[in-house]
Amino acid sequence: MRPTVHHVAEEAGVSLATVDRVLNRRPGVRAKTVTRVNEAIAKLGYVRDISAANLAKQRVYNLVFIIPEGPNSFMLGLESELGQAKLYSALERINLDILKVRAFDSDALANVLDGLDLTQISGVALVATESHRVQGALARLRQANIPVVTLVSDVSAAHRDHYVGIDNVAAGRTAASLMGRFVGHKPGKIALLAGSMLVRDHVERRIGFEQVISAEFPELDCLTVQEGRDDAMVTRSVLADFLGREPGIVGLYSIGAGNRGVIDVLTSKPEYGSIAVVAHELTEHSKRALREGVFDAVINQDAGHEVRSAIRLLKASIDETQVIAKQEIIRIEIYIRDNLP
Amino acid sequence: MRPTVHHVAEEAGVSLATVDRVLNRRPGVRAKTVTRVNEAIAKLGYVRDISAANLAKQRVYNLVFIIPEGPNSFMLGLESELGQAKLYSALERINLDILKVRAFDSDALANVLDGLDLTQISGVALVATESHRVQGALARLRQANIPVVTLVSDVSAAHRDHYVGIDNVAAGRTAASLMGRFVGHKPGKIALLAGSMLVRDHVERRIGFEQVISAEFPELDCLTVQEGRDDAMVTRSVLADFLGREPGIVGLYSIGAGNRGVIDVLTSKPEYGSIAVVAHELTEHSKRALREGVFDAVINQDAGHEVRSAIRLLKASIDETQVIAKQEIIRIEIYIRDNLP
DNA sequence: CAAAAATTGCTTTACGTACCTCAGTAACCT
DNA sequence: AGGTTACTGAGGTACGTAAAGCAATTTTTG
Repeated sequence: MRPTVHHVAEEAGVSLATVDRVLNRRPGVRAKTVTRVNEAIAKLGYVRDISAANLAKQRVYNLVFIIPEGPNSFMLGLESELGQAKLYSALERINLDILKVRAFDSDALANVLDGLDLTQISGVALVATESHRVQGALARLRQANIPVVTLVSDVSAAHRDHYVGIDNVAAGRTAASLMGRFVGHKPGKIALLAGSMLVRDHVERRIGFEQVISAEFPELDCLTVQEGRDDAMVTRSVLADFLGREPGIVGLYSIGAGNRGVIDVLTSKPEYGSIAVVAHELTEHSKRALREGVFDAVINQDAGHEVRSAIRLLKASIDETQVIAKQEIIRIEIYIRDNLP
Repeated sequence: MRPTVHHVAEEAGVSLATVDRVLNRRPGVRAKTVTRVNEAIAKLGYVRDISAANLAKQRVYNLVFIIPEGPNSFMLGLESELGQAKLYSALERINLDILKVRAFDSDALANVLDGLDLTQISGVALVATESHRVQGALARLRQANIPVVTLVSDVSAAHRDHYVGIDNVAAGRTAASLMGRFVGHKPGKIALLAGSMLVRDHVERRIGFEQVISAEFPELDCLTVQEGRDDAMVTRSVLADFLGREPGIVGLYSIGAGNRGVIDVLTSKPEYGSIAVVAHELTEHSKRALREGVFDAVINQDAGHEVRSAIRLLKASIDETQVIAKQEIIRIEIYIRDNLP
């Protein structure tokens, strides 16, 4: 039998009300008594029964997720995972509100953050674009004791409680190792294609990528980064242009989203078939590209895992409970044709 | 506000007791009334409050995990994850019992299964070795309405409710694709090292591996499978012998456990440094081997994820609730030096 | 030392579900 | 019609915790 508050009260020689005050940090208990109660808790190994507490509290967790709008598949995937999560989390008294802001627009993000009614909100998760205004808005949230989790794209550690996402430098390094091996120590040029060099995660991936290429595959030469704004149309024209201009390209690293455009260009000319391609984010398009041999590897972070992890972390912060650290690590997943889920 | 049993009772025009009888499948309700109640449930979108139900039920879930003993790192990892899970799951009224049987011994497994007191058990997870006796024992469990989940190694689908683990044929294919690319289309021989060809998962991995090698890398030649019994000592002598005997080996696929032995042999002679190595299971040893360039890639299944998934699946079976399907898919993880967790 | 303030105890109600008893009603069969 | 069976209702207690009000006690303060 697990000990209950009653046992704790008895053990500490105080009343149930006092135990309750201690447990819920309510005022009106002498420090000495608090200690006695805590000792009793430790001695009995008392752990609060979450089911019962939730029942009594009638608490609802109002979690706000802020994600960029725009038609790129990864964010659409994130949104659909959020929709899924919304269904299941209703069973656990969790309310998910999903807000969208313009991509790459930190002012819009700051506006949304400033507009939140802090009395109605128990936790916030956001895909961050960093700026002073955003930092200020986050500081205000944390001052109000509202936990903040960054998703996919981080801000500096001082402005959030957790980051849920991958180490993008390591992701870039991973891409480079794969690229180097797929090309197979033949000299040649590598094309880099990002969404925007203003986004921290893309910058970091590039850094990691070039680190490894220059250190371990010096026969490969990284060209200037092209920007496709994470948009299939833009990507298509930028990349078609670039490949036409630059002869001797043996590899392509697609750092951001907009895979559809990349696939279109690569399948447009047979001679592009020999280019080794490493891209990011597993979507229906990139899966197909892997199956058909257009892409050689895709680096992915699991959006569903990220959403669930963010929810667990926010809830744990609110309840002041522990999380299983290992479960919250987001993997840098490598997919090739053969290990697709 | 979420609807409660009271609302359902009112909506259906019956008493609370009747709703309760319907919900908990107790006898003594006319079919017509059952329908009325179910319609009310559907109309209101009533969902049982799990917290409250657990509290009232005072139910404890007694889950039994049966895993092979033996000193290989993967199983030790599984065990440690089970230990972890045991701590956390106590909070959710889940009791984990961990039983060990001799590895590769289906009779011992059947004995353990037959020895279970079915009245005391709510669910079973096991690392299966298949045999008629095991099948019979599993059938008995399922007849007693006890959900069965296989872990890491499967039996035929008729004898369990779920399989928690990876598709081992696909894992073998993945290993082969990586191997072929790492070797880089130079002709040569590939050494295969398994634990035992009596274990289904090892057989399947080999099949997948040879499929891809023969179809896409015909310049590579797979040699006879060597068996190391998933034991570092045995592996060491078997492999050292084999590599000494066979010249021209360019790649090694280590299908099972016993990585320590593999690493010892590979680092024993400098000329082995050029062999491309793909192994299974991420452990401290294999991580170090990746960092130091002894291994080129490791295929992994996340033991922690598997344990948590098995628990969730068993609990969902017992409670007759839904699971989030995507969350329960065990990935075929690829690790290289750069994406180690 | 008395008054004020702080601390503690006692008791009750509530959360939503499970499960029990007992009484009552309806339907069915002979 | 009478009896039997099958269903249904009413009401209660329980689970462990939260949260409140108010009384009683102790401690602090002037």
